[in-house]
Amino acid sequence: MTPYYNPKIIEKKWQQIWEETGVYNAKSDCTNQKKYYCLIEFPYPSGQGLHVGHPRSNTALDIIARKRRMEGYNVLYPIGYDAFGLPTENYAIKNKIHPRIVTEQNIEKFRNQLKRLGFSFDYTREVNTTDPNYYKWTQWIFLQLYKNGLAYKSKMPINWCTSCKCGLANEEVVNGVCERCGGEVVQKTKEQWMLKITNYAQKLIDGLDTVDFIEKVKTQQINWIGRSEGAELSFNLKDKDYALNVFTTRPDTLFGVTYMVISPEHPLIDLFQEYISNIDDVRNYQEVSKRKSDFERTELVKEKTGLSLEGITAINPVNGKEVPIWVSDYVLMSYGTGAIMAVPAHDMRDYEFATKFNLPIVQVNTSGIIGNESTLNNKDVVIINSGFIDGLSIEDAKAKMIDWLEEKGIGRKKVNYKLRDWVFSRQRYWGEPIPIIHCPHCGQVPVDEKDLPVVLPDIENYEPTDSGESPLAKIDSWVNVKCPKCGEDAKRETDTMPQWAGSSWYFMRYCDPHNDKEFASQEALDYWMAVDWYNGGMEHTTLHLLYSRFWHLFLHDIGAISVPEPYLKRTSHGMILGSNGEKMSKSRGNVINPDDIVDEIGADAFRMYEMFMGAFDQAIPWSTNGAKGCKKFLDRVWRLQEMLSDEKGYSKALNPLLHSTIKKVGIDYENMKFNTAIAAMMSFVNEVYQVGTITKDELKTLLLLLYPVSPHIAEEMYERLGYEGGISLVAWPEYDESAMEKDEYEIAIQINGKVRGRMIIPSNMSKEEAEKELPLREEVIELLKGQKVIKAIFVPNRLINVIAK
RNA sequence: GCCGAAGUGAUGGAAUGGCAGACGUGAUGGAUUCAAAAUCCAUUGUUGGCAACAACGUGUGGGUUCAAGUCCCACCUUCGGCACCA
Repeated sequence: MTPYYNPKIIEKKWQQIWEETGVYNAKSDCTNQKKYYCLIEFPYPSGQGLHVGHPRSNTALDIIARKRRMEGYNVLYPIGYDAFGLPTENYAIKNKIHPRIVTEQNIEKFRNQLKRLGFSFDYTREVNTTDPNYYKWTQWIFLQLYKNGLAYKSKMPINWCTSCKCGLANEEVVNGVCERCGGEVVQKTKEQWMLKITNYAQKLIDGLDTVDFIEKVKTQQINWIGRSEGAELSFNLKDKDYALNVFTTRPDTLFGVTYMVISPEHPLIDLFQEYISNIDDVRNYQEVSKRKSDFERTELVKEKTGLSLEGITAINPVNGKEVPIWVSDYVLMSYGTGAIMAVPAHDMRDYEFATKFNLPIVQVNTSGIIGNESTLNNKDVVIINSGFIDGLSIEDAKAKMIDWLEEKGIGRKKVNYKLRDWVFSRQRYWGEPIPIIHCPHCGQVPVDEKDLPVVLPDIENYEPTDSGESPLAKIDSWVNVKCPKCGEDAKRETDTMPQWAGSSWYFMRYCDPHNDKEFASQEALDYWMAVDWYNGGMEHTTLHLLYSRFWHLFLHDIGAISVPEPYLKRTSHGMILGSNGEKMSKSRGNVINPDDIVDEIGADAFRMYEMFMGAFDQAIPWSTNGAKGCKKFLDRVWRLQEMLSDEKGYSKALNPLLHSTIKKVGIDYENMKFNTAIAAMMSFVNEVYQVGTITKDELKTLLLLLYPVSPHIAEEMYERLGYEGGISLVAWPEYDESAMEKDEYEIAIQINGKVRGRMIIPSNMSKEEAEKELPLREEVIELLKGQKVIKAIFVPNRLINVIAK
């Protein structure tokens, strides 16, 4: 027998067997069997092929899926392709190939790469978001959102390249210029479809209490939604009939307002332009800020900019004082009301702004000018310089002020969310057409559900138009239709949906992927939903994960699905970095191609290395030597076949370690501590080499433990041991706690907390006994060197700490 | 600026408050071989010592504890994310 195995042969063999027998296909007619639904984020089939990051997530849940099958579950572990999107469209434009062809080629490549890695996906349930049979239902869900008032059109700024004359995604804007031509990018407003995710802000927060997501995902979603309680109130302009609304979380500081700030886009400027004496400067400032994205405004944190509106002031409703109004781009139109009341004494940003522009600062509580945040909870802090709320605590002052505002009709209590509505339009070709028809008589008319899908027409040229319309706008034969309501001439909506649309519900389609009557049958949804375990990247926490929860909650509300939350458990994997510790990227030249690694060491060793390289949730640099180490280990496992003894069952020498290995591997898999699970198997194999022999039953158990990580070699060796039927449905091994126990064990002797020696003690010793007797032992007395024992602390299985003087 | 994560040997990393460095990589020595590769066995935190052993050691400085990589306070550095969120 060769000292190593040939993965090329056995991996191909087992992949074929799995495909032919269909052992990994979820059973659809099996409602009396308990189910388990494992989900990974379906890949975007890019031209570069699979990245080493994909197998990290895929292998992790493959381990869970395989273990669950052994535990008797009917497992659904599906795969699909999220194939609409910008890179494919841009590639198509550049190379003059239809994006559909590019997508087909890329999917083909991805599927082959995934199959080579031996994932136990159910390939019969593959979905592809660009398939009209799939996006028919994406459009259908959009229509339901529309009919329930959650889709609407609104003027929104888009990135506009002044040289290409087209709209750009944020990603295509680099340092304020167009990525492709280097032309200047400005903000231009355009009518866009929006989805009212803000209606679900509270539900999206509340739902998190009912699911098992890792803590940092919950925290990030909650921070993103950004609920804050406060008050909305209005300041009247002096001598004008206009109320300037602001939101504040600190109504208790109203007496400390010394100026106000509005965003450069605020409508007040246009409304009162003839009263503003420095209007030219203001217009100028508006122009400059138009060139900045929100992100740039946030980057320019060091220097605050702005100017005052000369000729217009507001009146503070609590004390009738006149306050100046300033314009600055640190206030965003898209959050709150686009205007703030500034309290420089108690807000850091306002303080910086006031200091720079020499604005007055009035302290209104005893925490000091720019006091520590923690003083907010301090009961000693009281309100000062504030008339009728003087002497109150901050909490009490807030409540009293809100009551006062409501009584006077100036303001009211208000919960505000940072979350913004979802911009749902793209002026692009490669996306789902939005199923709306614009009729000159009837206005917006939804496409009749029986006419879905609205199929993307084949066209020659996917370039965006000069006017900023989608390329679809140029196809008259497609655009011009009859109005479904009145039958008159009308036009189709030419915007398409963003890539996020198809990925917001794909996990439901997997339940019943070939259904042409419904997006999935009620029966299939009732059986399979919710997803039991969803793993994906942290980068999707605030967009995809939130969007898909929103769609699911909505579908639940209209009765289309019975469970409210789509995912019961969410975990997240760490990024794989290049071997130099930097992010893998073409430009850095540190990209590892999975195909090369599989060619060299095989899929089993590659999968094992991806799980072994470090903690699953942390970023880890790649090391090809480390990967080879895993192949070396599998070769060591392979050679165990030469060490088989005739003994039945488990041998006395290996029994305790084998039981504790079964326990550790099982627990570690469940907690995604794959690295230590693999280390435990390595330790066991090292021990076998020390002992020199292994029984057939011991080797079989080891193979069952190894199978989820490295299934091909496990199946092959299992077969060679003489077993039939494959491992897939063999029960997960059990362990016996009592088998791990020993009669006596070794503990450390500590003198005053420092390890000074070791001794062997019987395992049945109680804590009291040990603490009384052990310090009298010869070994201990010798170490004490004449010191007097004061007390002793015994930790079973670990140590005795003798305190002495 | 804000939010999040992390700092442990040459290196990737282990460690329910309980013997720091499991397991892997690399390195060194030995066995095997004509030789190499592969394999097997052993050693491998630093310093001192022939040795038993001792001192030091988890980013820095304090603290709590019989006992701290782990808990608390203050700070430094690196990485990731961001919408100055009133």
